[in-house]
Amino acid sequence: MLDLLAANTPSFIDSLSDGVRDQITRAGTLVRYAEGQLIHNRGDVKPGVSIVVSGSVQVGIYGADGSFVMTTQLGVGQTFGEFTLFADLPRTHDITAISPTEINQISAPAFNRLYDAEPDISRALLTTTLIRTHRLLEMMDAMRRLPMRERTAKVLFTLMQIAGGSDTFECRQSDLAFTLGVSRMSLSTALRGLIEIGLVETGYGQIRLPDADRMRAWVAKHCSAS
Amino acid sequence: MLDLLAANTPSFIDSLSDGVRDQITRAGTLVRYAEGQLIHNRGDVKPGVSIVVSGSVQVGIYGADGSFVMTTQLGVGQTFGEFTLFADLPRTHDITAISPTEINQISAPAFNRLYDAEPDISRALLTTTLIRTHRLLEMMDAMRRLPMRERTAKVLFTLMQIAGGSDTFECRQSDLAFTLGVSRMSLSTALRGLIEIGLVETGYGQIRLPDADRMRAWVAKHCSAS
DNA sequence: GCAAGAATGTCCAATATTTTACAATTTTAT
DNA sequence: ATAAAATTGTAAAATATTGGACATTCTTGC
Repeated sequence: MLDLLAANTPSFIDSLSDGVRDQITRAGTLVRYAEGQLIHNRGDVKPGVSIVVSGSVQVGIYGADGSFVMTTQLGVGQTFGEFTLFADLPRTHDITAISPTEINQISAPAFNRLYDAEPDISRALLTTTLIRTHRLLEMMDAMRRLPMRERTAKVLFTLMQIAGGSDTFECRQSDLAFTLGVSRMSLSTALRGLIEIGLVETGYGQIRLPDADRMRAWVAKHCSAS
Repeated sequence: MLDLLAANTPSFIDSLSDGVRDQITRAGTLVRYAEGQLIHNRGDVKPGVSIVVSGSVQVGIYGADGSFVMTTQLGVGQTFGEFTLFADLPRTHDITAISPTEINQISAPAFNRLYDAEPDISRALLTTTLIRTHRLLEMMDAMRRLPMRERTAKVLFTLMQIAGGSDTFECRQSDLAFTLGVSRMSLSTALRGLIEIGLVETGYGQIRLPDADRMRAWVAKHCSAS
């Protein structure tokens, strides 16, 4: 677990050799999305894998009242939609572009063809999926074990890593509060605590972690298990 | 998400053809564990994949004080240890046998050999891993969105599915409370509510879901998203 | 079969979190 | 540039959850 804190989630694309990466790129269709545009609807059944080529996307669920509950954000090189292929499930989340974003959409047949031909793909996919699972387990652990401020720090840090690098996180505090499973006021209090010790900066609709290294060290120290 | 409620997690072993299953069986060593015996220690680095052949195991973390925090239970055909292989991580959980249990321990080299030869293995592994990820996301969602009683029902039901079929869940209420992220008293209250409507029965060190179908229906009705 | 240990069930005070309400700030639209 | 809308910040009362204490039930070892 400590090792996980050391690095961002390696992206699916990064784990591939140049040749395979090119094949994957050619196998799909590049689609552009404007800021805020819907990419996939929860419930869609058309199977296929999507890869973020530029920009970033927000994964979550729209409530009946239009409110958006964010689960995570994904950055360049990250994939989504795998389980429409392998687990034969409808899409369970709504996905929207956070900024102008390019997505490589690969159809199920095209992906399967490549998958069978290039064993590296399955390894890369398993690696990213398993690491994601692992991060999820850690987030759950944080949600039950840690006090608010520590929980907030850990989840923020983990989300940043999954998203893949950038130190700025575009979201409303009310969304993040929901992601953490607390009220906006509790989050506000927790953030104030983290701002006081200089780990976090907040702005209108965004949260920044100005010093990733210090954040990592703090999380490792205050949020480790047992 | 609704579809997921319909079936247990298909086990890794079940997803394989007879031939591949035999190969896997022969590739490993069958090891027997007595009830309560430790199978893997958190922090172990020796990579390899383990498959439950008979019995069942408990996955969790031992605290410094000896307390055990359960994350999940795994039944026959389920695997663990995958990410020692694919994500190159140390084991992050302690694993103990709940009952007398047989485990097929497959070393990293042996598993890799098979993995490269039989593409079915990677598909089966991705399927179970992705479904597990998915269940985790749902559990997290339940933990933040639902009131105690509903949350308890949903997580109990999900855990049962992951474990793979049996209607009896061997664990102390204090452990389950921790899994749910609440105190034992809150869990006790929630369980009382579920017992009153006949969805749950409790005993000394065990929890039963006597009517899986009714439970499924109740969870689908009261715990669905948006 | 009995006693010791372990787990469950329930009460009440202490604590943490949420709810409600409103002010301050930032963005967006006109 | 200004008004309207959206987001953030803060404080109070209301609510839910926890922690401790103890009786009760069940299991295990002798």
